[in-house]
Amino acid sequence: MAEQFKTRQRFQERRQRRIERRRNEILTAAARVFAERGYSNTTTREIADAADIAEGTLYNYFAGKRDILLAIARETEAPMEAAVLEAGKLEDRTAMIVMFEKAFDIFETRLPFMRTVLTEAWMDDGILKEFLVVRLRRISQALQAFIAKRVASGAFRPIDPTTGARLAMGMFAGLITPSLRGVEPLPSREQRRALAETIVDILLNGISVQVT
Amino acid sequence: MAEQFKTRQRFQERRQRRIERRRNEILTAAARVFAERGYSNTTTREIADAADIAEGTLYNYFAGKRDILLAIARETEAPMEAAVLEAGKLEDRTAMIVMFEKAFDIFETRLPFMRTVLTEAWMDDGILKEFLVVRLRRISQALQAFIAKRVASGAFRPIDPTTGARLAMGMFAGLITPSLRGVEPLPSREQRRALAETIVDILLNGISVQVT
Amino acid sequence: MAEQFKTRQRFQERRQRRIERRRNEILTAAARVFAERGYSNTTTREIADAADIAEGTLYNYFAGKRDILLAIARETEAPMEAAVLEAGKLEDRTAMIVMFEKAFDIFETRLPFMRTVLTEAWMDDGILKEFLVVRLRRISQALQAFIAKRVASGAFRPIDPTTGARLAMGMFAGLITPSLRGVEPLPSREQRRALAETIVDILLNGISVQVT
Amino acid sequence: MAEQFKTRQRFQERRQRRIERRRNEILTAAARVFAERGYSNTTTREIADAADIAEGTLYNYFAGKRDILLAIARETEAPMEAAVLEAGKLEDRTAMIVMFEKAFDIFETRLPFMRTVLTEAWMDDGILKEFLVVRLRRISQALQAFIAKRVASGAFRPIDPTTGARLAMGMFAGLITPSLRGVEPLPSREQRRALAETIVDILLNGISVQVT
DNA sequence: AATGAATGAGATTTCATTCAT
DNA sequence: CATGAATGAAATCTCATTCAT
Repeated sequence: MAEQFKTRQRFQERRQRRIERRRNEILTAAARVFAERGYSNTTTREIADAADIAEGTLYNYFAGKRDILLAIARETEAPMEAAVLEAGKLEDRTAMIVMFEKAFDIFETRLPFMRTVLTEAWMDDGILKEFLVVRLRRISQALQAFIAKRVASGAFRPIDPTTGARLAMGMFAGLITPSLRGVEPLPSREQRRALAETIVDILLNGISVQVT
Repeated sequence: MAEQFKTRQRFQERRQRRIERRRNEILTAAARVFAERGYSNTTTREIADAADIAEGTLYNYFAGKRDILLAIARETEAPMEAAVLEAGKLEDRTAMIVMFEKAFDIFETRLPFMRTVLTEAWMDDGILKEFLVVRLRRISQALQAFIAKRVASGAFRPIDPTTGARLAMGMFAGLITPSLRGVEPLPSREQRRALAETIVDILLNGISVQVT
Repeated sequence: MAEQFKTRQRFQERRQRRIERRRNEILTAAARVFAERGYSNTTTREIADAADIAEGTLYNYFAGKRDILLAIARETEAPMEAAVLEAGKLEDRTAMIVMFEKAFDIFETRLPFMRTVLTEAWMDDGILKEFLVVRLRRISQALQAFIAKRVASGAFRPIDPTTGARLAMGMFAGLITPSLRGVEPLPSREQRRALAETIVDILLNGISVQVT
Repeated sequence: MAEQFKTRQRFQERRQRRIERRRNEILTAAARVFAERGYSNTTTREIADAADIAEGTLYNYFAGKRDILLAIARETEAPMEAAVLEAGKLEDRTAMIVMFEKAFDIFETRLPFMRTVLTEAWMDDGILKEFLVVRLRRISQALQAFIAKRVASGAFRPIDPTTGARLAMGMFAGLITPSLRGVEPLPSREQRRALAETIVDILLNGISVQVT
């Protein structure tokens, strides 16, 4: 009896894992086509083809097309949380570099997911608010706090912290966009490190040679 | 005879103007809904309603839905050319500020048009290439030349000009995006001037207080 | 007063003639495009363009698109009546030849009109019944009477008159169809005469050399 | 394993047959409505209703409305080839009769298909050239060769072979048209045989009693 | 679970007709 | 009378979703 139960349990677990695996296959395939053609322009047929399953099978794993989009968005939550956490304790210049590096890393591992979410957030208020605003705001606040503190201590010139945070995030956007849009390959790990350093370096010291 | 001809001519001109006016009304209405809901998610019915005309009437002015999108994109060409021209002769810091200010101004006058084009360029390679790439490249090249020249003369630290240009354009993106996305009102003329100055100031000198 | 009346009358007549002329211009243009593309596939815009007038003007002369088709059909009534009359008194071989020649002539003068009517009669029961059946039946009956009489007198072999009439009309169709379909120019006057003679000759005597 | 494979294979085959059957059902229904109202005047809604399926289902089997027309036209190719083959070896009078009989038979089995193709060929150059001209020309050439040979041998009077072929085909047209147009039922098998004989008899010997 | 044919609501587009100028 | 822009009904086609197998 106990044996039988264990067997059944193991069977259930394996089933769960199989379901989970299949779900992820679908999400990966869907993210790829969404990233290429956009959510609205992608048909469930295309998703099914990309995932190499029948259209009807999609509905065994997701409630509908939009649910797939939301699942993709949800997949970006965990990695983005990493950068947010990093941003939470922005103690020094190094921490800032690490945060940007983490941010670059997210795109390395989840490019189609990120592209899909960022693209849709551009038009879909639901996606924007639920999956982006919260995290971006937390990053922004961390940056603002970092700036405000140093402005107060006299280490930074008296810049508006909000503007400063936006400039920092914009610099990151300026570097990631070509890869995100697919017109350029992603930077390598070393390049990402260097880019993160450049962002922080320029943000703090500017391009000009400082006259001493 | 001459009178009659003149009358007819004036009649034709007025008609031309009326047609032109109506076309622009439709474009403005369409840009508004496209900006809000995206091109794909907008129906011709919605465009017609927004323009307060019948659906069929759209086709008296445009060949189809996509033609409306292209016309909107074309409307952004002239203003963007202004910024490009400004960028062409980036002689000094002031010229750079003026360029960014011009760039801000474009969004002031044509926000829904710009938002529509930028959003669609995000997924539509045709729009991207025909209406954005050329101009962005010219701006980027002007920035790169500006940077490269000063790096050579020793005025700038040895930064990669491409990266530098992207950082500059990213900073602009960081400041305009909230307005573009519609989560924040557009900055006033004075604010735009100040933001342009901030971009250039931070880009050149950074946030840190320079220790002399 | 009388003068004025006369003037007014003349004016009215001229107006009537002008209207009549314009109507015919429209019909000719419409028949041309109908013949080429078919009634259903022709737009009122195309008719108007072909007639070099505005779309709206059509409705000053005709009640609607279908009314133009009916007017075209009506235009074929008079010429077809000629052949019917000829057929009515089929006394001898010569009369038969003359009838077929007249039939060929109709197409010479009114090719697009005939093509339009015959094409539409092929699918439109209204056109078929109102403009074709009556006349074809009268021709058929004349042919049948011609045949029946001679069968009775022993001059013709005992053929079914209905079948005979159909064969005769079919022979005519076989010769006119290539021109009607537009894959071949119309035969000249002399050729038409010769073709009419051939029809009657073969119908009566066949192709074979008669062994005496 | 082998069993399972066989089962799957049989399942696939049955599915293929079901799809084929459904396709044919749709074609038959479409040919019926096309024959009655013409291709242009028939809506996809009417086709779907006639086939007792939803409009959207049409597009699971055909690429579009015109594709249905082309499929109908294609269905007439095989049977028409029969008559063409018969015509290829027109050795004697009997062979000619058989050819016309075969031609009549085609309409017996595929009346709406034939009517649709012939009607559309009347206006659609694509249909005309792709599905009619080739075959009609081959029949015509066989008839011409038949005539030319006998004219040379002195068995036939010196008639123009082209005209002769047209007369023969016209005679056939004269007899089939009433059935094709739907104003008369199709002739029975015996009647078709008799009609074919009549065509050849009259074509060769004419109606007149030959004076010996 | 997997399949994919069936569905029908909805999207884009056409076009005969009207009507203000 | 002539014009042609405006109209909206109707046509073709797409596609997310359902469901029988």
